[in-house]
Amino acid sequence: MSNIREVAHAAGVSVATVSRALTSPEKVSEESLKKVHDAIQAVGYRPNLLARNFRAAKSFAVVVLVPDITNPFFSQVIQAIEDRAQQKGYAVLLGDTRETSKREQEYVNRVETRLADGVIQLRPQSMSASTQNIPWVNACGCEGTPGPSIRVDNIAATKAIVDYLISLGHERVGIISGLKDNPHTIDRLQGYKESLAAAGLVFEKELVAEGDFTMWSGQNAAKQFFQLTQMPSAICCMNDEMALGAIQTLKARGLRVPEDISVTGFDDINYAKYWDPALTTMAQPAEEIGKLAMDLLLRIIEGEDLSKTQMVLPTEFVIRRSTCPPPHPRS
Amino acid sequence: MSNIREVAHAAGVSVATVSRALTSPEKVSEESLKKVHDAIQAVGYRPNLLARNFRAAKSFAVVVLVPDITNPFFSQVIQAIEDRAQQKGYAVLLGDTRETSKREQEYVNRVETRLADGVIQLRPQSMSASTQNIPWVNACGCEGTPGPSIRVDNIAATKAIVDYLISLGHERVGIISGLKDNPHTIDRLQGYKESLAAAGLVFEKELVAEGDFTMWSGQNAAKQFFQLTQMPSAICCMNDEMALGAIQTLKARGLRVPEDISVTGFDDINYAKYWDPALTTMAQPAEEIGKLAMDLLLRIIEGEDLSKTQMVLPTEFVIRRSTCPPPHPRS
DNA sequence: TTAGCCATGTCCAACATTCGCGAAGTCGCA
DNA sequence: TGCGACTTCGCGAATGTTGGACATGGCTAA
Repeated sequence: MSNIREVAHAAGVSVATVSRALTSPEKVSEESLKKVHDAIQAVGYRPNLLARNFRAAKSFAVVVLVPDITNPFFSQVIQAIEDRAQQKGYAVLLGDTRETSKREQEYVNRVETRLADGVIQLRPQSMSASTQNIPWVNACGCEGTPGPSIRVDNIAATKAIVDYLISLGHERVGIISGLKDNPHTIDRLQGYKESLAAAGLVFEKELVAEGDFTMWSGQNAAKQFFQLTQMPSAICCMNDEMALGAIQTLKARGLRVPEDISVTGFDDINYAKYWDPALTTMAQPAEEIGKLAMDLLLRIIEGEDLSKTQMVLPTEFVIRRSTCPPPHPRS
Repeated sequence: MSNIREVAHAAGVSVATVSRALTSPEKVSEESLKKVHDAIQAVGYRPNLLARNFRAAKSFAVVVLVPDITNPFFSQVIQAIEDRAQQKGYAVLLGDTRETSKREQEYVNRVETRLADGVIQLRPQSMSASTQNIPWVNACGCEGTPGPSIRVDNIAATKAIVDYLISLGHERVGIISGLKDNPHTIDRLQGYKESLAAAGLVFEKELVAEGDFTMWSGQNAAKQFFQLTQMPSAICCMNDEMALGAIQTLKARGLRVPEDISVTGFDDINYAKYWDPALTTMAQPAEEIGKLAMDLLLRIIEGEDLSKTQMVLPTEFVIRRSTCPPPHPRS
């Protein structure tokens, strides 16, 4: 509980000199510097950064909004964000929104009340009007997201996946989507449709099964396909977790993956390559996204006008063992 | 950028009255209350919580130290902590230590410099001496951890797992451990040894393969067993991720799990029940641990002396498909 | 000698809020 | 009317730090 005054007293110098010794040591003689440091040791002084931040009118903290921290893709991005923040002297306030706008709003309040300097939002939805004047970066978002964002090209990436399946000979490609109104769902579905169209295949509504990006929903969605008169020979899933869930169901019902049915994911989470079979998926550069989002946010906090910055990072298609040509190609 | 003075001016009352209207409205007449609220609306006032915290000499934030946020067990615990913190008006500062004490120290600094009110540490290692006077709770720790802690009985839980394997008829039970000096490794290894001793089996050093709690290390460790003259008929892994990695390797080398070799995990992460085969494992009550840890920390921050609190929560053994009797029981 | 520079000290303002104290006003009751 | 009890509110202090304005005294270079 010692403060700067006690240090000054113990060192036999003025408060100003102690402050200078800490914030701009080049202005202080070595002699005084030593006295101050000794005194700091002696009284066990730790500067009260709460007071410093208050005076600077900055909290040196940023909020990271994430829909679900237990999703390994998000936790990877967050790890990168935290790493960068730590380097720059910023703290990361974790905001697990559980997809509710109420919780999201509570974290936005933290910025408005000066407890945080900005927000990184790891979800596609664009925020309500209240975001107007606060430093804000959207990561892992979608095309058309207003404001600064770091993302991948979901449409092109999904199209590439489906193109690949079609190139293997699949003509009946199912898709497991996220919730209908989720922007990721919309973008990726468009990529799917574009791929079908380019190959001259017709889009069939019954080949779309809705999930919510969890393994559990992937299982459920996969079950729906069994009720069709004709199963798809390949299933493109909008994320890895649903793909893993789907594979589990398909295998449990006696199908072999990929010999009987191919499955693809999206994200390339750590578990994908250890799965049986190892998952063919579209890798997102999670670390890069996190790092760049943090850097971008810091520049915005510094006052740069980057409100129109849109960074689209490349994805990498990782072909593993969960895909192969269909069992009975028509040709 | 409006402050309380502008509100006071706009409302025609004193600054103190505005402050009271916000923090203890029952002390203010309805008339003044209305004037204040109208003024707040009019000038778009948001209280500066940084100033409030400064004056209260509290930051209303806690640091959560985690060795690796991408581990789904930890992220589950963190989710529970965050949930509780949010309810109580506290923020969670994420501290991913990557197992380095340097990073850990930087986060401890945050408490000493008043940027956080306390620490929840999600790793077994006990901290250096500097933790003396700061509110501190250890969650997911081990027996013998000094200070307040919430944990499970690792020794008994591991013993129960190995007891079960032995009861199935296994006489040669391998174990994949964490790093040798990790307290979890030490405790769980003790449980393993106790179980062997109780069954009259001898402990063989070659049946211990060292990993580091990652899937990758689980793969590696499993490979070591192939170099033995006689493979174990069951492998007890000290966490789920290593078990999943081990299963991957065993299957890749042509063994069937569990028919040829049984495998068990620890934690019961979400992926365990979707794996092929679904993993037999010891479930830890992740949510409960997080919730209780947060509650305990808050009480300590409030000033209660709970330095000797040790809560040991029950685990639940979940038997799934990765275990069965050995291929050629001796009897 | 003097101008200029450097390290330091002194003093005060500023940051936004809360709290203790006392003043002013209101009400009820004798 | 007088008095005490109570409510409501304003004033000023305090929180720990930084930074600017300015003075001081010692030093060097011109």
